[in-house]
Amino acid sequence: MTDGVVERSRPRDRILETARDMFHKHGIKGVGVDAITEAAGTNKMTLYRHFESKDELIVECLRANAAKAGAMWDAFEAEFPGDKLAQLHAWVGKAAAMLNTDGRGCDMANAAAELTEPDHPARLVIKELKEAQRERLVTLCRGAGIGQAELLADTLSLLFEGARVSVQTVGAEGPSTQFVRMAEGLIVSFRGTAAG
Amino acid sequence: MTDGVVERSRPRDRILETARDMFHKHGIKGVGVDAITEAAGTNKMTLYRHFESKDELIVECLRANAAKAGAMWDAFEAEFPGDKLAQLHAWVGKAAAMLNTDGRGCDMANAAAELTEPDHPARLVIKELKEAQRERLVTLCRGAGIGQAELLADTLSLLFEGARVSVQTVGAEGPSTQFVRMAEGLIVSFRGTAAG
DNA sequence: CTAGGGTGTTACCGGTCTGTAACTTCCAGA
DNA sequence: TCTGGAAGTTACAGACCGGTAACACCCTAG
Repeated sequence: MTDGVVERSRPRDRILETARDMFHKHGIKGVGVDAITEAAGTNKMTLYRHFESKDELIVECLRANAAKAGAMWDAFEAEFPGDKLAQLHAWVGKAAAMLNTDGRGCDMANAAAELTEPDHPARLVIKELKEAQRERLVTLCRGAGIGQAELLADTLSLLFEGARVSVQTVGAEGPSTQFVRMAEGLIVSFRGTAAG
Repeated sequence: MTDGVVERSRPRDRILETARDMFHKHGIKGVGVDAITEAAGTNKMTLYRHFESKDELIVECLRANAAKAGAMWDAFEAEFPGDKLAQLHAWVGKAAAMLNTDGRGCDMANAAAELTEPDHPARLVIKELKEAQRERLVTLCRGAGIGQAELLADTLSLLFEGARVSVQTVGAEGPSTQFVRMAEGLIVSFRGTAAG
């Protein structure tokens, strides 16, 4: 019941969506393929007809997460076309909202914590997405006329990442409650010393 | 070989130390009790004579981590007695050094990512340690004469936490390289607006 | 020397894991 | 209506998981 997502669609999509949800909630090693297929209203054979292994399913889930994250950034551009500063503030707001959805942190970071083999195929996807997100944040900061755009982007990035794990360890009432204040303060501070 | 730690000491200590090391390297769910006891140069029965379950072993490992972290804070006080500002800078340095030891993040955060059951006994230990660390950081900031001590402590805390997961996802050459600059900049900035 | 507790050894239990084989059912398109 | 491919079903392989029982051993304290 809690892990539903059994609407009528192609089995592959249901498996992917269900796996994403269950990996997010229970961790990757905490979910078996049997549980996924059952929750997706299908069976193990069908899963292995569409994904050659659990590892490939994991990678595909992470890619789907990356796509969703990319769509979020596009939404910022669509809402505030050309106004990078407004997009930056929108990102802060969206990030803060994410902190209060559930107690689970970033799927990418969690996956990195679980999949310790240094050559696991998922690690590449994780690194790519994280670097892409940094790039987009840098672009926003630069476009907002901030001098040390890279430094601000990295600082905000670490702050958000830290806030997500803080929610996971001490809960949503911990230091993460101050995230917006910290982020906005940093933006003001960096704009004050702008070189553009 | 890589997971040695089989020196001659009481079996319980060897098990605890070996488990700590292996949990750190391979994750909690990535290591079985058989592998631990073998690496510790003992056997499963001996493990279950000293720990009533794997979960209790996990908790005990986290407690040992907490104790080690506590010792680190005490070392700051011992090295710079009474000088909270110097201790704060020492913490920044120590934190930065930790980022370059290995690619694995904080054991507590990783454990929180893996142990998703909300009432898992380990979650309590994790929360306690994280709150204790925040408390100590706040004390340092307050003792250093910083007005908004809580806010600075929380900011530094999130920054460090974020840096550790960043190392785990994109590697040590990512945004975490700027950690010291960010932290020191924040300290300067907060001291500038000190309220006495 | 002896007694006893900590330790090591072997075998096992029931369960779960990823992954596969062989077969049946269903359904859409020609 | 026929056909081919996608999906479902059942059973299984082989490995590993956490945890336990029964018993042999060794070393030290008395």
